[in-house]
Order: sequence, then C-alpha cells, then structure tokens
Amino acid sequence: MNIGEAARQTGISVKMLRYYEEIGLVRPALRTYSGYRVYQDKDIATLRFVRRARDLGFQVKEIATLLGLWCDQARSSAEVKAVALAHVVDLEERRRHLDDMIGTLRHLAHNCHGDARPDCPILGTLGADGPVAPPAPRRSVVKAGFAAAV
Amino acid sequence: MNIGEAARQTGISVKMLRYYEEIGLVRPALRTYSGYRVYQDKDIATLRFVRRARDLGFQVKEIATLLGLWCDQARSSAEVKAVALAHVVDLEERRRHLDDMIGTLRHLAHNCHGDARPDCPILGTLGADGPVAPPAPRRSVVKAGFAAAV
DNA sequence: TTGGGGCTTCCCAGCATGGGAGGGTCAAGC
DNA sequence: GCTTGACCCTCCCATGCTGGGAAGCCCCAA
Repeated sequence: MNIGEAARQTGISVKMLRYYEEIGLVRPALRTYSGYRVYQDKDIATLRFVRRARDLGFQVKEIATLLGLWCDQARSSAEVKAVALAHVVDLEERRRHLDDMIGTLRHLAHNCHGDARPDCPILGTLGADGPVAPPAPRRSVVKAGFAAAV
Repeated sequence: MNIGEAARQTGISVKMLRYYEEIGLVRPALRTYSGYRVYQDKDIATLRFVRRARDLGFQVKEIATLLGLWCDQARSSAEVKAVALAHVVDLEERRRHLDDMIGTLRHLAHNCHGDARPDCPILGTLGADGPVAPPAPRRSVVKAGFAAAV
C-alpha cells in the first residue's frame, strides 16, 4: 500500500512516516520502480507499535529501544518493565511540575478579585522585588519561589 | 550592569536574555559605546517578571500579554485573571493527558511480571493487531486506545 | 489525452534552549 | 605599556516533533 493509506491505517501523518524513516526509527519502506514507498503488513504493525508508544508519551529514542526489545526474542520482560517504569518516573516528575504551577496559579487567581480595578496580586507577585527562585532543586522551584514571594 | 550580572540577578541565561530582546519580548537594553548591553534596575525588574511567569509555564506570547497588562495602568484585574485562568485550563489539560498516560503505563507495568522470560504485556499491548486509537478527541486518545486494546 | 489527486524531495517554520566559533573589550597585574 | 583571562559581541547550528508549502513526477479514470 502507498504512504497515504499507511498513514490512515496507523494514525501517523505522511510527514511523520517519512520522518521516522529518515531518522532510522523504522527501516526504509520498499519502493516501487517509480520511487513510491510501499508498505507491507509488518510495516503497518511496526508503525502501529510506534504510534501507541508515542501516545504513551515515549520519546523517539525510547521507542527505538522498545522496538528493539519487541523484535528481540531473547529479551527479558524485566528489561521492558524497566523502560516503562523509568518513563513513568519521568511522567510523574512532569506531572508534579504541572501541579506546582497549577497550585500557585490557582492560589494567585483566587486572591485576585477580577474586577475593573487595576490592583492585582497576580501581577504583583510576578513583579515583586525579591530575588527570583533559585534555579537549583528544580521540582520545587516554582513553589519555593512563590512561597517566599507570596 | 553587564549581561552576565543581569543573568545572575534574574536567573535567566545570557543566551535567553539576548533571545528575549531579539524577539521583542523585552525592549532592547542600552549599549555602551563598545556595544556591551547595559541593564538598569527597571530592566532587571522586568526580567524577573518574565522569569517568574516562565516558571509558571506561561509561553512567551502569554508573557508578552502579561507584561503589557503589567505596564498598563488602566488594566482591569479581570483581564489578568482571565489570562491566568485560561493558562490554568491549559495546564490542567496537559496534566490530564499525563495522568492518562501514567495510568495506562502503570497498569501495563503492573501486569508485567518483569522477570527473565520474554512474555510481556507491555510489548504485547503496544504491538497488538487492532486499529490504533483514533486521532480525534484528543484527551482520551491514549485511554480509549488502550482500553480497547487491553 | 487530460485532469486531479497522490507521491517524491527539499526547504522553512515553530518553541525555548543550549553549544560553539571567531573576534572584540575590559580590567587587573606585572 | 603589555599580557592575560574573563567577559562580551554576532552568527550559525542543533535539539524534538510536527506541520506547511513549492516544484515536479506518477497513476488512474474519464
């Protein structure tokens, strides 16, 4: 099948199909004599794997690892689990970061009367004189910075 | 003060200070006769504002809006609050997305015995035959796709 | 034969950030 | 005065993932 049909069947855009091939995530598709890419069932299966992994937030490099394990008959499920759990840790880190930001912002918005007057604790906090949060221990940067400022 | 000192005082890297100036987020710093940027107290205050907004996850465009409001004596706090709350909605959307991914992955990892054998429900799910999640209603793509697949 | 849709490659864009090359400037110390 | 090292300048490139678009070829149906 052609690339358009492959895109339809995998949910990956034509652009991305070519990109994944270019960066070596998937092996180059066969070509017709005129240069059209031709996708076979096993290519589609691989691409669906990629698509699902992407939907789970895996980066291309991690997907490459997973694809390698998928093809490796001698893999141990422990390896796969390790990759998955490492990714969970990463996602949770990002989630905590979002939580911090949401918490701070909601707190600020809650204290803002939101009427026609210009006084606003949100801008007041952002524009406060004090030093900015230290760039160091990451995950609590926002919280710490604003705990001090608020 | 020079750009290096400004970077130290604001927690924004030298690279970013130049970038923010280039894209017009902040007005160009004064220059010495030899071309060095010179930062004044009010520049530092502005940059700290930018830094804090960035720490709250605002994009540069949104920060530009907030800076505009900050400088606008005639603003209403309602406008500011609206920007903040819209951003909260966005952050929460992203958090839901992360939650979906974390939930699915933890579920898969939980069902993976993680030993020396190759059998693995994680890979099994990623490589399942069925159609891939429809790209449409976004926030539940992952969940739906895997609910069907698992 | 012609038209339209699909395919090809190549280049560009975005976000926010960092790296590095190649070269000028400044201040301190000899 | 001269050297040295830290600092600054601009310019280009890279990242990760995605999309847009141009120029040109291919294929099928009418």
